[in-house]
Amino acid sequence: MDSNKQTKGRQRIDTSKRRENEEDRLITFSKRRSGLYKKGSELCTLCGTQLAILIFSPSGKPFSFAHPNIEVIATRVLETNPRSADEDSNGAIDACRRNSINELNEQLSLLSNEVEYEKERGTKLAQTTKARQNKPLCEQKMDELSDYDAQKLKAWLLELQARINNRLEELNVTQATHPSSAVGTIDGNASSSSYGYGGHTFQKI
Amino acid sequence: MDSNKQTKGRQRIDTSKRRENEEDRLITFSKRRSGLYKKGSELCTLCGTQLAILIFSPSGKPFSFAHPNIEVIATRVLETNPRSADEDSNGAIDACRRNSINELNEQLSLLSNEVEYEKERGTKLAQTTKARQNKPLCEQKMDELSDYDAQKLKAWLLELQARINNRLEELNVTQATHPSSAVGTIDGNASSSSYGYGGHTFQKI
DNA sequence: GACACTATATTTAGTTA
DNA sequence: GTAACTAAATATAGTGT
Repeated sequence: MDSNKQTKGRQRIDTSKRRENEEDRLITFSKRRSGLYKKGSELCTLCGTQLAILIFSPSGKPFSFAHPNIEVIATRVLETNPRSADEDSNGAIDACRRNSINELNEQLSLLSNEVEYEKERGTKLAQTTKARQNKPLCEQKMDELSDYDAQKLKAWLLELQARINNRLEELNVTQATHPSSAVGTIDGNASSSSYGYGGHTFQKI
Repeated sequence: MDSNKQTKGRQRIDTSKRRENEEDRLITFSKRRSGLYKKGSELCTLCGTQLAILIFSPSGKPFSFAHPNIEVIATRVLETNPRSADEDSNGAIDACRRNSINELNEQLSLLSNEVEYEKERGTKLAQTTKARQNKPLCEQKMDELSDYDAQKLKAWLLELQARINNRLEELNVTQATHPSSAVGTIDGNASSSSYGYGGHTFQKI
């Protein structure tokens, strides 16, 4: 009298612990990742927001999702001013200040990761285009840009640097009362650190 | 004989359309945003991943969530190589290539947005620290960095520029067969575009 | 306008093909 | 590996406070 059920159905799992079984963890990752993307996508269409999700598996494989197209976000946010001039009414300022250094770490992190992000997005797009023809992964030479793209890219990077310099100047102003450290702007002579160029291949989580 | 129910319960809504009623949209945004954060957080703990979610409301207000702390992600991803050397076996390459330009847009977008991101995170952290004392928003002077932070920031930015230049060199290599466009690396003379500095205040979506 | 409720819609753990 | 299935768990639309 207990086994006319075909499955146990969804079982409760402890979401406050890591899934220790490797296979379960992999499956859970895959299922919940798509769930997350779907939720994100719905949030965007329902509320007219724009969003980016970046996920890094324990092995370092990057996954991501964005809607609808980040150019719009870039334009909008470049026009908003990141500064706030309020006085802090209590000691909470220190906690915030402590995070300021993370801010830059995140900039770097995200900056480098977006390459991977686009790679995945391109993959998905290509797969969709091919009407789900079950091609496992498209590992194109994403870096082989067209002439036009290369020029546009250069323009973007120059603007990026302008923004960085602005930010540094901004900091100098803020630091003005602090005589011992002039921050200085980037003068463009830092270009030597090199990276090993093995092919980066996606691997399973 | 139909009204012993207290509420209608959850109703189906069309998730492929924008919610046109302003109030409903606001509420949906709030509810689903926390749902999304929760899902993301669970994904992290269950699968040991790291993640960042960035959302921008139609009015430009940024929201975000990250787990556990992005510095770790930064370190890891800086060591992974963004290039892939495979040959494309079919026409899907164009779709990917077309996305290459978005790649940079996203870098810029995320780069500038992280300032806002940290602001929100700092806010949350401060609120938590204060044991939910219902202080509405902490709008600290996030840009007023300590000396130490400013120095560290400068180091980060220099490294960032090194990476940008590397990327440009990389592109030159890739473009080598394309004689008409040398991309060139950043030479550090772009620093003039200025921004209006009104206080940026959070506003409702 | 944040929080609690309740009924239903949606997600997903475990399983099977 | 993955795609589908089932039943239970979870998220949330509409409502009230």
